[in-house]
Amino acid sequence: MRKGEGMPVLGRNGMGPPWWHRKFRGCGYRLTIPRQAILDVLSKTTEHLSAEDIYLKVHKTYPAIGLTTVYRTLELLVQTGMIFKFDFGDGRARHELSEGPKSIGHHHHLVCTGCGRIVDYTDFIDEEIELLRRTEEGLSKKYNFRIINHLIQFYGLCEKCQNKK
Amino acid sequence: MRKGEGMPVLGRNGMGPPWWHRKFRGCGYRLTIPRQAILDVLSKTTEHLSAEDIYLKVHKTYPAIGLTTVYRTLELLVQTGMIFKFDFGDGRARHELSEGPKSIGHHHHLVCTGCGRIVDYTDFIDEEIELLRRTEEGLSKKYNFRIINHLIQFYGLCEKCQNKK
DNA sequence: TAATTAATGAAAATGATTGTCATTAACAAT
DNA sequence: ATTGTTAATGACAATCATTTTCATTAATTA
Repeated sequence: MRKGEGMPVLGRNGMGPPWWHRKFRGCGYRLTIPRQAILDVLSKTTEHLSAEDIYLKVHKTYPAIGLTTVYRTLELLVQTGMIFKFDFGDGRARHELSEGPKSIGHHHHLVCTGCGRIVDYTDFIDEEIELLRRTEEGLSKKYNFRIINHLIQFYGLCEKCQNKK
Repeated sequence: MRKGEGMPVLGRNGMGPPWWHRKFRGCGYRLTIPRQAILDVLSKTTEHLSAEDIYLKVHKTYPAIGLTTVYRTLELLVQTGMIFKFDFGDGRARHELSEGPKSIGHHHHLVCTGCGRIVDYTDFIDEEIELLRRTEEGLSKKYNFRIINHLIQFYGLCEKCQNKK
């Protein structure tokens, strides 16, 4: 496929190239159409997409992009900290753009270990940010980590599952 | 196999039957040797065991117990909240006895998204405990969950991976 | 002790993810 | 703009953790 009219403009947000251009080039990675398409999909949703979800979405616009490439790109994005990969115990990994804990869409999960139901919650975020900032600071110093994101999940039983058996 | 001398006493801790007897019977589940053996293994380690890890350990004493049963038992234990299942992104689920957030061995993880290295940390600042307590209270009320445990993981790049590429 | 039925184990099936390898296309140098 | 270099891709096969199937066994009840 060739660049030009007819092809959707990727990552447009009204002002120049998307922020990930720099990141890619800076690391010496090539900025390919599949990679852009995948980042584009991720940047336009707040869902927790699996590799196949992404494949299907990307496939609508670029039918030539294969599932293998999706997996490889996701791995690359995780490695560079550009996306965040997590798991709810349903056997498939989920992904979201890691804009960091300060971003608008930041949330955590309440997972029912009985039926697998997931509740997103955004309560308590303010206090959380301050606490995490300090924890992060301590940990990154002590263990020499550059911390990029965090995951908080509460596990328990939802109403239905509490009354089972 | 028959109960009696020669067979290791399961779950011994110096005083009567292990705590999980009640839990099992109360739910109408049968207390079988495989289940006891698996709980016994879990109760004697602080490691994050995979299904196969558990299978291998159990297998030393009870070679007849199959991997399938380990999977089935782990599922049951997760369902009833007796164990906690989590994932570090290496493709296999890990398990630990969920004695709850107040127990001695309670810890969280620092995960390097570059190389998969895991660091356990137990440095909790007081505020963390307080924040979690309040969050738990709020969420369990708001969403009608009985919260049993929580998971906090920080993701980032370890020293080595920061300097890659 | 026998009857009932949940629990088990072996083997096959599933399904997400990863490896292989010939082909394509980004980017740098011209 | 064209070409050369080599990373990136896509189709397909392979892997491997987990589930399903089904005939057998054993924990509890009558």
